[in-house]
Amino acid sequence: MARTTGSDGEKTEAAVREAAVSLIARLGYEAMSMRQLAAEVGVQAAALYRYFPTKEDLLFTLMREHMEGLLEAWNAARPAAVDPAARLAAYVENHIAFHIARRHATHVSNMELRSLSHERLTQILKLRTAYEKELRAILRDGAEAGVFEIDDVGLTAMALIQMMTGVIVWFRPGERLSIAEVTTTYLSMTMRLVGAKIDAYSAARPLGRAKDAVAL
Amino acid sequence: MARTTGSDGEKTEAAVREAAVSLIARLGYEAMSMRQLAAEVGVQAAALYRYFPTKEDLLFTLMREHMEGLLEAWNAARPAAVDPAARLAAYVENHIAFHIARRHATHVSNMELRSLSHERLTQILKLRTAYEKELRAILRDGAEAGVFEIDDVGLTAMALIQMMTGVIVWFRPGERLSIAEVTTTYLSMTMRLVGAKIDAYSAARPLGRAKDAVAL
DNA sequence: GAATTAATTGAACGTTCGTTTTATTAATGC
DNA sequence: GCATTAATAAAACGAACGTTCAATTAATTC
Repeated sequence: MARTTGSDGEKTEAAVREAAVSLIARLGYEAMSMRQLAAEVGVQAAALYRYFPTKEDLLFTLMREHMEGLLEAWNAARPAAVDPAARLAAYVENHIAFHIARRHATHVSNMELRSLSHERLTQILKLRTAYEKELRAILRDGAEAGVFEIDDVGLTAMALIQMMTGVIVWFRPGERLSIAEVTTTYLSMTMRLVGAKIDAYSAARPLGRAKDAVAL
Repeated sequence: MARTTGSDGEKTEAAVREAAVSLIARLGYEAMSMRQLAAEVGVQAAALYRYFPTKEDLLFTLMREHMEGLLEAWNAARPAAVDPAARLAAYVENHIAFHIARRHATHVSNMELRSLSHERLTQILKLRTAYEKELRAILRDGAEAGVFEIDDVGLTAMALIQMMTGVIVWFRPGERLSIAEVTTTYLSMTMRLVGAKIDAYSAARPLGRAKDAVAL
């Protein structure tokens, strides 16, 4: 046999991407074979090479589009406000929503960096750095405005990102907590962590400890 | 050739473990070949099978000993105090010191879980859960005593562990920040995150205890 | 110093890997 | 409806994989 009835390049490519994200997230990039991926899509391995010249090209494409999607999502969600607390809240909400919605792709982008060539690794890290820079700017503005209490902006940014991204490790939709509950809790933890003095975003609940915590 | 002059089983096994941790952390378990590992140690691939029956046995041994070491370190560092803030401070200090001292092994234990068989995965997760349970107990006690302000104990524990373990991703000894500085900052972030009302433990205080516990 | 044990080599096994090549069939354009 | 292009199958490539086995030599025991 050769070309099959109803075959369509666009559909096949989309199916390859989807199956690849899922398989790499579950098995790891090295452990996933091209034959395994092809079987998941329902084609022969050779057919994959019509869409991606090498296995690494496939990985790189998935990672790059994921990182670009993250930056686009933030650009779309970024508030017009100048208030650092409002900007930080938007950052946290966008980050958690995006990463929960794309758990598998996040896993791939975070865990398989070592399988990229040096040049491509650099490209991905560039995108990641640009995204992290946004958070550092918010933290710096808040610290300078005196609404945040931060020891070290760079270190705090890394701590926050690790904390937020970690959600995908344990969060499973439909279990004990809803996405909204998780986001609310992470928001209040974030605001306390940065020592936000105006705790407007958890004011709905009886918190207001920020002033006490600022004692140092 | 066969047995080489000066060869010693114990030394070889130790060299294999050390090289394996380093190589797996750098390349990933699947990407590291037994021949590559053997070359790093300075023997032929067949010699490895004198010490570890399979590649997976090697991985499992490294992971189990790492997790057991973490629990032992905490048992040694665990303070007699009942004050939740003091216990939390000790937990944070021990966690950071241990993970920075064993960056490579932590990477292996966190990233290569999917390469274990189901049964062995369960064993490792059991150890991990036991370790996390210690943190949850501290947070619960603090919340019940009214010295911490915590929305959700389980979620806060996961957030803290992700945040602290994330140190190994970006921390490099000898760069901008010392281990002591990083630990101090993480301590104060932790205390703020849990809404600690008595913030005495982010003040400058000796960190010697946790470090000693990790001494190899 | 002979016998035994410990440590390792070198070669080989069968399998699987990513990838390429060629042939074949479906869809499309005119 | 014929020529062209798109999409795939089938088979094969050499290389690398984890692992095994027999042979060989160093160290130890008595």
